[in-house]
Amino acid sequence: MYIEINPSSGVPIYLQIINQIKYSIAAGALRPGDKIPAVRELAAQLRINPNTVAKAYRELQHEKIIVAKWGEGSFVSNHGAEDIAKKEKLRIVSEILDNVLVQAYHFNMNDTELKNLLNQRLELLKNRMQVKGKREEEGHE
Amino acid sequence: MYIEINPSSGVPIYLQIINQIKYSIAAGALRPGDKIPAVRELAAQLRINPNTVAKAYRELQHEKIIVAKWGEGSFVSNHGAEDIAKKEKLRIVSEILDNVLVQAYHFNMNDTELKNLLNQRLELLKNRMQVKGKREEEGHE
Amino acid sequence: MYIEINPSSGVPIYLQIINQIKYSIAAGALRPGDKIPAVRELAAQLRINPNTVAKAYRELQHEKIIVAKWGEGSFVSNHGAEDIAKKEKLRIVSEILDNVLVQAYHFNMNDTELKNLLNQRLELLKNRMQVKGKREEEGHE
Amino acid sequence: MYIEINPSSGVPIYLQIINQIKYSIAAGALRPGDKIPAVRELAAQLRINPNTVAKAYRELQHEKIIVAKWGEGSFVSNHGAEDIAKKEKLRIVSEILDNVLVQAYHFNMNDTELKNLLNQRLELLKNRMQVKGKREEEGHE
DNA sequence: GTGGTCTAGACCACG
DNA sequence: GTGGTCTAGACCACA
Repeated sequence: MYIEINPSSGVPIYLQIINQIKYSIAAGALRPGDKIPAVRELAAQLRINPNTVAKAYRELQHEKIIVAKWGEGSFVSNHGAEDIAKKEKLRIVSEILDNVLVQAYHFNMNDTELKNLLNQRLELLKNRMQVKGKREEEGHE
Repeated sequence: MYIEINPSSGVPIYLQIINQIKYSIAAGALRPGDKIPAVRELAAQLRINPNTVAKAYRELQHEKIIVAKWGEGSFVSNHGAEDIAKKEKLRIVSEILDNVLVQAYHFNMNDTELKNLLNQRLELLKNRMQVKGKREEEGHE
Repeated sequence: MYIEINPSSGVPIYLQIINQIKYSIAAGALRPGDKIPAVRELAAQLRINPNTVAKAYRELQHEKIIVAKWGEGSFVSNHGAEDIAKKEKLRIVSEILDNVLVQAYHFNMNDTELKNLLNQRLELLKNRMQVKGKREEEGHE
Repeated sequence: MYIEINPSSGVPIYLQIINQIKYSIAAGALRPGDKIPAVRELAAQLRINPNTVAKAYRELQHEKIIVAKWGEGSFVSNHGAEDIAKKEKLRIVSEILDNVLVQAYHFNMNDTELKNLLNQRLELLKNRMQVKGKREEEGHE
């Protein structure tokens, strides 16, 4: 699992970890059942405080994105966030989407540019999924 | 100008103010040259401390979205954030957009649903602009 | 006398007036004995509050750069700031000069660039003096 | 880091802090990566309110001169204000430079005196850099 | 321990 | 009446 931390970006480190793990899952680099690194291991790798990694994992457990098995480690869950009401999901996504719109407006980006950018990011995410799939077929990883 | 604060949302109050003012500008409810409420006035209306409003206004000035005139008040600027490099703009919007994608993935929303939602939010924003325009044509407001 | 006000520059309007009158004197556009506009006149011309102009004139009188004659108006003084101790003058100019150096450093400007810029601004100031001199010789103004 | 505040100079305290930190960086007393005092620490040292120091630091962050790391402290940035357009830089420096010229004129200082003073202040700034460098070579500090 | 947010309230400078 | 500065002190979030 590849994670990169920018300690001076303003975004809390624990949040960067959460976001990147979520992104890895969405891109297929991490799949349901996969084991994620132990807290101390990831902390050592990123040279950050284990408490920070622990906090990130705790949040991910709350969101039921990972599950911790006593004595074994943490694994990517296979149910995800299914228990949230559809309405609530729409509300959450709409909120972030509105942020995008407002930001884009203040940057003088028009609808077409924005939609193109969305498609581009979608492609990027999917390409990563494909690459991952291929590499596994070929026995890499 | 209508602003609503949710003190228990986790989002800092001053940021909520910033976001809602930006949204109002994007939706056309606030136009270049328009006066925005005085610091103390908005503070009283929202029942929060004037310093908090002042902080929000200061940030908006830094982003060149509003300008403050001594002893007169604060006004919506007419140049906006034009001086940010195009590349930087794309980076910022892409980042938020990726957050949307990831969130949508974890909610099991597919591409079509996501794109529909984007269109829907765009429409909503534009309707508000139209309504505002119409009301002014008809002499309301 | 030509004065231009930028109400949204952050610099107080009364200070802008002071600075521009001082600059006009340094450039020779205003000379000792010259009459400067009445408070109300300048206020009307710049479309600002007469109090603001009055405050600027008051400050200039304090610095003995202009003198007010009852019932006649205000005039450019012919002694200037001679009564300030040489040491104090050096201190004041050094302070502003240090600000320039620091600002230039943070902008990655080297000594040569800075000195060239100084020469350039000096030339500009002197050209204005020459132009002014010529125009008067030729009977303009 | 040595900072001195003059509470009765008319210059806002937070601005004095900003200017002195900028000067320290220009003089090499503070280098990229160096840690600057914690907000509360500097506030205690200067016997002023922590909020005032925090405000100064926030401004310096906006100018990208320092970066704050959560729970760690604030550090001198290593990129600085590189993203401002060259033209804008010239405008800003020219403006302060014009102030110097005008002030010097009103003090009856001629060009040579002014240029000598500029050289003198430049030397002073550079000496401080050298001293700093030497002290480090010799193992002091 | 760090930086960030917020409140309550005073005082100043500007127009 | 406007925005800006400052204080005193509380509480939170992060590492």
